[in-house]
Amino acid sequence: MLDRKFILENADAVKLNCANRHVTADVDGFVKLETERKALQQDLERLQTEANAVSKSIGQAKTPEERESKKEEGRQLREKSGELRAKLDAVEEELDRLQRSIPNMAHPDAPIGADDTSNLRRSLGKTPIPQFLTEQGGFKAVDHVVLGEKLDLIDFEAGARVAGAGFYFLKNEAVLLELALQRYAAGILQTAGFTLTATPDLARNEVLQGTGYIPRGPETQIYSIDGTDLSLVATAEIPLGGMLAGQTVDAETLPIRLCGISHCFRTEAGAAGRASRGLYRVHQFTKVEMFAFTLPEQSEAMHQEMLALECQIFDGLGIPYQVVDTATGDLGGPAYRKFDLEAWMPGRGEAGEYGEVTSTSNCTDYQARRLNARFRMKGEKGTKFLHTLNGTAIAISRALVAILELYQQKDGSVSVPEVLRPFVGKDVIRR
RNA sequence: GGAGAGGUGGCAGAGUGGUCUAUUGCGCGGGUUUGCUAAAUCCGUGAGUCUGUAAGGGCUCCGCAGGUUCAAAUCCUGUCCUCUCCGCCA
Repeated sequence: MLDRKFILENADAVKLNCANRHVTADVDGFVKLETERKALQQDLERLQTEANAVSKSIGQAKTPEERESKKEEGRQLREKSGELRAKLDAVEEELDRLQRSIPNMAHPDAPIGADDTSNLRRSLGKTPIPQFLTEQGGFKAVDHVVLGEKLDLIDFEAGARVAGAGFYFLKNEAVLLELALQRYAAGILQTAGFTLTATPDLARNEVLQGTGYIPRGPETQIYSIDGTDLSLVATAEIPLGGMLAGQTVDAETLPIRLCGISHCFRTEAGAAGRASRGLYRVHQFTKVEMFAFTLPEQSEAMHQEMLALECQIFDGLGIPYQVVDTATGDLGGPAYRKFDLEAWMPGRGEAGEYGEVTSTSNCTDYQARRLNARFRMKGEKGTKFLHTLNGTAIAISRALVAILELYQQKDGSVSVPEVLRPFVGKDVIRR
């Protein structure tokens, strides 16, 4: 959420931001209602002051008669303040709804545009796009679904039998690749000062909402557990953000760098018709995630740090990619700025296409305000909201798509990226 | 899963319906004393929010959410968490 006072004092900027993001939010309605709320609050507090004074005087009353008349006076005051409280609660609820619908402000350098066609793309990867037809012995690249079947690495049919479309079994070296990718990413993050964690795969709905995910809506991406207030996490961002929900930390402990390894579960509601063959869009996958809590002045540098780590990880894997600076209209609500890595996937589309493999967002204090995650400066009064950031280190399923398709060879085998060989235990996957 | 005990400020720990404001200690900040250190001593010291130029003042907060009452840290209900014991289990 944005700060209420900030919205009130910067209504025009907030409205412009909503327009840039192509989000419809009733900023004027919010301003009007917030002004109303303040007046109501002050009326209520005046009544409470009075009622508190009466209550106190009853304890000191000398005669029973005096007590009784004071009690009656107190009763009436409390009744009136109760009515006001009910009115205030209703206003508060509506206000909260409006406040949540207003997205975070966007970074001034984020490209302005309605959708992903305005995204800024930069080719930064160290690995060139392979030319299978002309350079690698001359053959037509196939996609990971074909490779996965031929090499007995992925069983979609069995997955569908067990859990439905969108689920799969990884088999043989694909399992080793999954483990290897986790180990490889965890090693890089540990070196970079991240604390490694394996998170709960379930979280309370309260925590989901705090991080900006909405369980149980018609459009929800979230699986909920019937009869409980728990949901399956869509990303380790959820439990990692929840770690400091409602907490106040000392500024000296910042920034806090966390790496979370979790399974991720997504209903992918409404995505069924889209071209998303094989492992590209699935209901469950494993992900190594970066998360950080920082001081406000640290968050931009941390965002660059996360992007650089993503580049390091994919350069290390020998995967060609481009970096996308996401346009305002394509940003999620909590994001101030977002960079994606899109990897080259030779089997995607007619002759290969880029496909999203990572995403890193700076949420500034937008998420922390909802989570109520704060920091305290030594020697200073009061507390402020932390900044939060998240970034994908490796989403295993998408990384597998890229690796299988990029490392395929003329004889139908797939070579193993060099950095993964120690963990996989072989150089080539063949049958 | 069953039974019991508990959750109070940065920490420890009192407080079982009103009596001045949640007692006190530690820690922290500042003053005094002192050749230095140490010690002693005094003052101050939770968060959120509203109002005010400010000084100040109001309201809310004792795990969380409700309830009873003129009045709740205190009584009642639910819930979450921690600890102890029992059962079950990889």
